[in-house]
Amino acid sequence: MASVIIIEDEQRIRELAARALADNGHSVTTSANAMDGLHAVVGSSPDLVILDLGLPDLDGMELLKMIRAVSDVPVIVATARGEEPDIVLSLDAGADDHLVKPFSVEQLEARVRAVLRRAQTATRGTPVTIGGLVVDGAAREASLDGTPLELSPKEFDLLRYLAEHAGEVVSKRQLLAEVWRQPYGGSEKTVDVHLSWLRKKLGESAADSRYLQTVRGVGVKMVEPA
Amino acid sequence: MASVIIIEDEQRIRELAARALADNGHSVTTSANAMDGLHAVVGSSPDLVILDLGLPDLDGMELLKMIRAVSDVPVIVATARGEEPDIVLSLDAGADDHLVKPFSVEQLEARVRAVLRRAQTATRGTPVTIGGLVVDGAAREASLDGTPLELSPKEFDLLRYLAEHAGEVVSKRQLLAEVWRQPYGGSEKTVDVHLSWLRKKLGESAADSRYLQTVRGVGVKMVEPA
DNA sequence: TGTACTGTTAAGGAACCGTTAAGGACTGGG
DNA sequence: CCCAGTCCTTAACGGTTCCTTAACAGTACA
Repeated sequence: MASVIIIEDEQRIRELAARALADNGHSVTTSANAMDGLHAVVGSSPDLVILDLGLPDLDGMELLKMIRAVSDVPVIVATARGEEPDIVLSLDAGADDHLVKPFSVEQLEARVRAVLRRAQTATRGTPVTIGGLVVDGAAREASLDGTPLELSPKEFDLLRYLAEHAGEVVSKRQLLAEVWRQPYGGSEKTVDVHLSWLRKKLGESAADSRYLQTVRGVGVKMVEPA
Repeated sequence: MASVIIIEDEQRIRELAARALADNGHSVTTSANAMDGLHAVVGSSPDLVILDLGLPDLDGMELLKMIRAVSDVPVIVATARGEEPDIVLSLDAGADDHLVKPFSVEQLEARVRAVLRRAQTATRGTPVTIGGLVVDGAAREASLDGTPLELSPKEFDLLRYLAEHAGEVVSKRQLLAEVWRQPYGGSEKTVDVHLSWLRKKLGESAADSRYLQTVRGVGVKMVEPA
């Protein structure tokens, strides 16, 4: 459900954590040192970072500050027992939560869930309403004029992104980056197809549109119907 | 689509990058040393700068700081492999993204697209208002005395550019460069045609103009009607 | 009055978009 | 392990809009 980057030098812990989170449906990337980790964070803008403060090549706290300088991504820091003072410092430096090693897989999963939930509710607080359209990100439900919509995962993500940016023209490349999480590759045609399906389920066509206006040469815009 | 300045001392890389970006429709200028580069940035206010940190005449980081002192232009820094610490420093110093040499043309193009997209969404500020004319770049909507205008893509781009430069005379070549993104080629007649269409939709003619004054021999000027 | 510049209209072709269909990946159940 | 179902992507086609080019008319200015 989320993309996670694990920055951890101990191979055993790294793989254990990666396995556990992958089993939970997350998309996991791992880095064994600070520099690779920073690269990964900057390059792929993940939903969550798990950062070991005891890295060999660079003080983890420094890395945390660097990450904070370029991104608001939630960060969970991990420290070895006995380094509790570092936890406080790291929270000051912008960490969102912490783990003390050795930690159980359950501990890890719980923290991840909690942080992701917080991040989620922070950005998508209440359901978005546009005219007769209600998009509830938390419940992952959408309805039109009171009747629920049956949407595929991508359709829902697409609808939600558009609803959250209502009134604003959104380019197909932007949608590929934000909804498909493919900032570089990917075919814009894919977006067209999903938009077409979405329109059908919203009971409208491109010619006679209530919510989804195409802006030729630029992209698409969600509007409140007249 | 954008004007790019490449500051890079290695001729091979410079030309390769310039070629690639030009093929992508960008307007590219290159500089082989820091001083020329700074000149170019200050002089032509580009949409993007690609800066090699390993320049012969001046530390690239210093140049980056100078650029930042005078401009908010997005900067992508390039470093040789092994200089990763510089990347972090450069991000702190205000770089927007980074490339590690040797980098592929695809990498370059992808980073450029991503940075330009980010820059674009950041600058979409508030709507511009001139008399009864409102031009909203984010929504890509324009209205005259409260009634919305139905504009083609080019017409909108043209109107927005003129509105953002209200009060100053704009040459047709400048419009070809900035709106059509064709600094060299292109026929100025095309601009005439679009201006004519724009005037018609603004409810005015060349003889009796409210917003668009032609300045014979020079270009056109958007003015606030009396 | 002539020349250079500008305004306007029309036409052809290119680019873009909507839609449908087919193929393959993935999922969950049996 | 296989099967059925869902979903995503890619490809293709048809329709529409839009941009450019070209041609001609009009207008300022020497």
